[in-house]
Amino acid sequence: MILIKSNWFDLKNTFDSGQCFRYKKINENEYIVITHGKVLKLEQVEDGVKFYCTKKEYENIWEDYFNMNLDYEDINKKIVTDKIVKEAIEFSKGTRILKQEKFECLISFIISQNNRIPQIKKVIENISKKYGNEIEEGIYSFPTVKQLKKATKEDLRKCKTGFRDKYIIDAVEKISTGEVDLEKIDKLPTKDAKKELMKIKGIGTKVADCVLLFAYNRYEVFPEDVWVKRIMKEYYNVKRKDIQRYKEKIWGAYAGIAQQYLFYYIRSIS
DNA sequence: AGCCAGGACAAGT
DNA sequence: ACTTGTCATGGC
Repeated sequence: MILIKSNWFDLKNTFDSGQCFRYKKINENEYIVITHGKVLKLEQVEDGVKFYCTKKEYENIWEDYFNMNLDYEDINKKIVTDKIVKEAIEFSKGTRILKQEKFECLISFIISQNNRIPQIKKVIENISKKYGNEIEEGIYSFPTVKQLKKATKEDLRKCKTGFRDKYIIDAVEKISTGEVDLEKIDKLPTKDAKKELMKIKGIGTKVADCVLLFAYNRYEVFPEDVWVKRIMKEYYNVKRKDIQRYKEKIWGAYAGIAQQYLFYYIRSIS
């Protein structure tokens, strides 16, 4: 076990802010998160978070996964432009944007379209059970591209993907042939990276932005889902077509982080 | 029973 | 480029 001290690291807010789907609260102040083929146990304490793993594993995997090098005090200062974000930041205290595995994140957000968060979690769980490896008893890793290549439309439907089955098939197909290269995308400018992701059926602007933010950590993107559109319209009086221009002007390089706080906040007060 | 969810897409201006 | 209409599943 190692203790990581931080004044901006809240497990509940980080996980419940809707960026990640494979975590579970197991006790008061205790969570597990399943990713990178591992089950990590975490505990919230006063001055930080306890990681139940070796120091080496923390440095190899989790330090990057939680982006522990990011200075949120500095970022928050830069994006507090008004009373609404200020309240959102206070509500979202300790929320960190994760750096998720690319393939898992991409499939997860394909599933997210026209879907609800609890349902998204269930579908991802079903897919992992069916195609992933059993890491611990009853806990399965998210499948690799190769593993998910075995999936048929019928089986995916049984996992409750609904009409998104064909999108998952197309994603797996394009990624396994190399037509879409998730690693190369990392090196592209954000605009081009987005274009590449959108080659996959079922990935439009919103899903692409989520993947760019949560797996590629392009903090400047600003995913617009129904909730974000709502808060922009009702609290900022900014119309849909003006959102992208507005967010760039106001929040610039960290618009995605502002978006995450706002998303989490508006849902809580609605 | 009808509404809606971290939308995508085509078709129309 | 921007807007509107259509599609679509499952859960409550």
